[in-house]
Amino acid sequence: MKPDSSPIKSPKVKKEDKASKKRKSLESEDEDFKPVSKAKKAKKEVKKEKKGSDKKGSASSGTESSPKKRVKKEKEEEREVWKWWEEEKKDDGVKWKTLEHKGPVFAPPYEPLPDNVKFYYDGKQMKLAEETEEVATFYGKMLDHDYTTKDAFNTNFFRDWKKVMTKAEKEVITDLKKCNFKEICEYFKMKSEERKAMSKDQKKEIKEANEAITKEYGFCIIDGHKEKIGNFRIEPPGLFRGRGEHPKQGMLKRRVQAEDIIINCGKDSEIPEAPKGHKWKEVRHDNQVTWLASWNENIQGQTKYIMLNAASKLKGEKDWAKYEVARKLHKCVDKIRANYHEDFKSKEMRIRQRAVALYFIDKLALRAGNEKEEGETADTVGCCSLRVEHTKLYEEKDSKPYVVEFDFLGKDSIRYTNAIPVEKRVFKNLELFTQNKQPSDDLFDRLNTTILNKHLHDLMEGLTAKVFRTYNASRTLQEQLNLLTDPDDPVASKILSYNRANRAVAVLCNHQRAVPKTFAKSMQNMMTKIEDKKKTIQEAKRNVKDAKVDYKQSKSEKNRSNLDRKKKILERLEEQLQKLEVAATDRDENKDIALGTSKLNYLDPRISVAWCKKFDVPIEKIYNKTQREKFRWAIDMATAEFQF
DNA sequence: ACTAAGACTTGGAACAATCTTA
DNA sequence: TAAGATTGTTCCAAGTCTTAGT
Repeated sequence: MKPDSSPIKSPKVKKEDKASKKRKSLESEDEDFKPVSKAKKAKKEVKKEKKGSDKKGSASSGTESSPKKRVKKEKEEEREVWKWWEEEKKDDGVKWKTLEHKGPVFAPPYEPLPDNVKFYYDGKQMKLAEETEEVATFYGKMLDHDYTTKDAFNTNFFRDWKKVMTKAEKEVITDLKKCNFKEICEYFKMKSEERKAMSKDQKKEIKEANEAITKEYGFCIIDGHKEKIGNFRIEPPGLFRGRGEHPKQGMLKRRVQAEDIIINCGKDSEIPEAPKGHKWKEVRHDNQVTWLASWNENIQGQTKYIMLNAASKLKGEKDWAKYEVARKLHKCVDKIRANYHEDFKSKEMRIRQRAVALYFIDKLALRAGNEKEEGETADTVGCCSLRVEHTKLYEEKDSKPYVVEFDFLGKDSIRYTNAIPVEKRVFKNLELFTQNKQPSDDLFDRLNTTILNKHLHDLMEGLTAKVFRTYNASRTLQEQLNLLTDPDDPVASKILSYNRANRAVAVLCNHQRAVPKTFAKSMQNMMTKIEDKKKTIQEAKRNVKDAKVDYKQSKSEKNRSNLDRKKKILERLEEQLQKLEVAATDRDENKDIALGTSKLNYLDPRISVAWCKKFDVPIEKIYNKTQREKFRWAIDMATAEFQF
């Protein structure tokens, strides 16, 4: 489970890889594209700019390009960056003072199929009414997808499709199996090929049009600062794709109109204009919330929101606060652990259940596990909603005592399997909890997330079940980094160590992914490369040997330098081989593990930033551009000494 | 106390852009 | 230079937790 505690030493890497260089140059162009904001903002932020903003770390980016350009770039940044983290923050529920935006972008209207693309029912061609056809295209587009093989999906789709059919259509189309969507499917595939095959100019045109939309609708002005919106496009209509065995999969997600949308903006701001001939459902001015627009989605009846980008103040501040709560937990976690250990022995069943559940949440980073409405969603569980059937108890397994085996579907129907030895008291309690119960009964029948969180709140202000996940994730990263990083390693090896630490967290949080389709092949490629390298090494070794012989025979300067040269070549090759092997290992270890979620949501960025600063690893190696924007607060404030 | 609604975070897959390779 | 691989971005579903309503 845990990564090797001995970091793999890999050779020194002198050259910076091409990829990152190219990326860098692109980024600087991007900076220039950024919108220029008002002048009054500029002076306010300039004064906040610190003197020695960046001492090291940028050393490797060398190049020092042309001084002129650098100056210009820095100026832009000064003007743009809102260092909100240096401002005082209030906790009064007011999220903003002023908020102005242009409203959401709607999905493009339906474009009817050309006449040569036909739909057939029972072998006979059939022209569908526009709305019927639109819904048919939703299905046709998904013909190659696994979804269309599922009964629930097909049943739900057909039911909803019939609802939009004309009376006449309804009478004819009575069996989904007799529907032929082939040409529709082909048509959209062809369209997508066409798009890919477009000329450079055409692509550029489209790109520019998109950028223009983003420029207009992708930003808002909040408290005098221009900030990116996260999702300013309304979700287009389509077929609902639930995860796992979702009972509602295939249902028609209807088109959202202005009449469905509530706009939220400042009282004195300009109200966004609804599309021609339309009116907003409502315009309100609620500064206790962070969303700009919302609507109700028709599948689950949930509210959907348009909110700010992760790099915004509103999101960043919340993120920062989240990690501060987790750090606070660090200070009292010993006490809390002692506390639930005590509770294992409680006379009250509900207390014991609470204690054991908390033990799992703490030890295994399980999610809280709210109840869900049956039949509305896929059958998934978290800690508090575990059922008897999700665990197996073994007095002894693999020569370990008191093993609990978990097997259940968690969030997004991702399977969680784990067999862990637990303390005897926990084990005995679990036996007690399962006594006289059916497999489908709740394991913790006296517990739910509300009860658990209420208790946690008493233990520490702001403490909830999910804080343990954040806490243990960040803690694991910090510990693994401390353990794995060798200051004498070259950057590449340090990064491998970082990835391994990150991986340990992803494993803890059960962040899985489907093995990439190209995995086997790309692994194969790496292996052949390694084999090739080994062969060249053999050759190089022979060369060294020969040179040695020559040198022994005649200790001339020429032979000596030749030997040295051959040795150098061999050394280089061996370094390259190691690097390849390390990369292969890294990839293999990572094939079914997703690092993104933990990096973005669970790991205090200050840990990573501090690590980079301490070990002279450029931050770009760890965070890409978007991530750097999101974590700007951490990059700016964390010093090498920061410890979680 | 209980439920439902609301607000916000977390999650993997799909899609798009870019890079590498044959 | 097109195809294939890799990386970055968008999408939107599915959680958590709080608040409002009864």
